[in-house]
Amino acid sequence: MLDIVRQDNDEGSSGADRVFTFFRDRLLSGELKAGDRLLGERELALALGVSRPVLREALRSLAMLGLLDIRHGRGAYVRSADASVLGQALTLCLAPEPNILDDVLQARIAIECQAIRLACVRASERDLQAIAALLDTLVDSLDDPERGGGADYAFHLAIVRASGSGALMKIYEAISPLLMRSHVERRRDTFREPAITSGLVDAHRQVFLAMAERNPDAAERRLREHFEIGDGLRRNNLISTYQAQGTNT
Amino acid sequence: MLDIVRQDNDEGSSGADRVFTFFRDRLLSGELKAGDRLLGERELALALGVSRPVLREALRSLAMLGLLDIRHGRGAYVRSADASVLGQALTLCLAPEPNILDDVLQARIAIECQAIRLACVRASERDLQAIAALLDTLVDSLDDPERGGGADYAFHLAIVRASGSGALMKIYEAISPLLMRSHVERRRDTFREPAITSGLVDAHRQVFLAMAERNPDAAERRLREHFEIGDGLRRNNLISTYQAQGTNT
DNA sequence: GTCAGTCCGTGGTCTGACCACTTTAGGCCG
DNA sequence: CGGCCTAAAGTGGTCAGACCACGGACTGAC
Repeated sequence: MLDIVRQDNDEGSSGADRVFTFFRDRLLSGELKAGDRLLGERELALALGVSRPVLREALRSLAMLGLLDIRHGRGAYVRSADASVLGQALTLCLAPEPNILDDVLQARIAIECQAIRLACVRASERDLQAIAALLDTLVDSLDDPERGGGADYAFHLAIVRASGSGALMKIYEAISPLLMRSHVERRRDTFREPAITSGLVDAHRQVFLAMAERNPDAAERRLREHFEIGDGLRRNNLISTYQAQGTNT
Repeated sequence: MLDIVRQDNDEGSSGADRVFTFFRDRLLSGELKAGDRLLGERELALALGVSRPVLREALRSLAMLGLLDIRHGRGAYVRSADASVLGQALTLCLAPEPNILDDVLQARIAIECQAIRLACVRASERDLQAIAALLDTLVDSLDDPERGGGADYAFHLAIVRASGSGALMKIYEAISPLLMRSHVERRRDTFREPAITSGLVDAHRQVFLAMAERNPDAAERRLREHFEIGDGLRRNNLISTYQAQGTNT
């Protein structure tokens, strides 16, 4: 009867597409906010002039994209946009790509180096204090690969957050899961060597100090150095791994 | 009968989720390649032990994510992962964010600055030649905002491509549509002023030369300068726009 | 007042049918 | 014999109605 969706530019596309676009646009325009509850499927189908299966195809698609939270017996709720979707999409896009890990690391360096520049200018005192606190946590958790890896990530994440750029933040969060695994693993291999761990702490401290001094160039340079060292360690690990394999077999 | 999907970890999730995950994993593992044709919906539903509506919910979701190309009367075909999905996801994630445009620009700077560093090391002679050719195109199309904007974008895109990093490339493509509009518009406002256009060409040329010399630091610095100038122009445009509004109204 | 059972509204699934599009194979006509 | 046209088969697209499963709320008994 109402056929609300018909108003949109909908030629050629199937009903589910129309409904999908309908809701997506409402989400983009802010007409639907996180936490809102949708009407029941039967009512919605009636209101939008489609059958329930078609409506469900659209709703399910939105749920797969993380835009909707559909709960059995409760209803469908609008969910705040989540970086996990981005991460999934990225994973799918990068799946056919070779040596993804190194590649994603490059993206991480890109984001962080720009973020720290912005952070030098825009970070509030509170941001800096938070980062300093995470630096302490980093020192405290040197002997635990699990906690140490988490603290390391939290430190870098705080820098990106301090940049005040939502876009950088979202992209960083999206690529993080892809890095996490290797991150913790590498730490597991190196946390027993005092030379490395002390260097690690020092590198982080240097980065923080440059940021506290609001010096973008220095901050980026030190961050890059930190990454280079990490990259060097990774190579060494690879080499020693192969050497171990060579001697064992 | 066959219930192929049941084998997966499927507790708690609904049927459509199971089927969705089933196909997503086959896509990630490469078991399903781009161009492959899926079985008919009726056969698939039977094979996977679900009803057709449920199967369709999953298939439609995959299609919405750009992983499947479903054509009426033909069948469902696996589609190669596309950056457009990423772009859509990014748009959705960033929708609630304030001043998205400036934010996304920061992401662009981040990607490009890292990409050009990599490109300085990894770009092939062919890559450099391609970029040089685009530089020529840039010069040729100075008087046409539309073509000029396109050439500008092509130039920067070629740099990212020359980085050899698929991840950087995908992310760059994902954020590009968000930038395109403002890009062309800005050009429309400035292409009549020789001082600006000549500066524009010169900036691009400087960037290219530093890259050709394989000098990452210089290349990044010049690229950053290029962005800063663009940012300054954007501000001036905003100011003059407000001034014009003030006098006209 | 608290707890249990029941009822209602919700999403989840199924069946079977019909429509619309595409392709193809067969027959008809030149 | 060859080309065109038509009809049939296969495919996705849609629909209607029914039933199940889950969650919360109401109500009754204790």
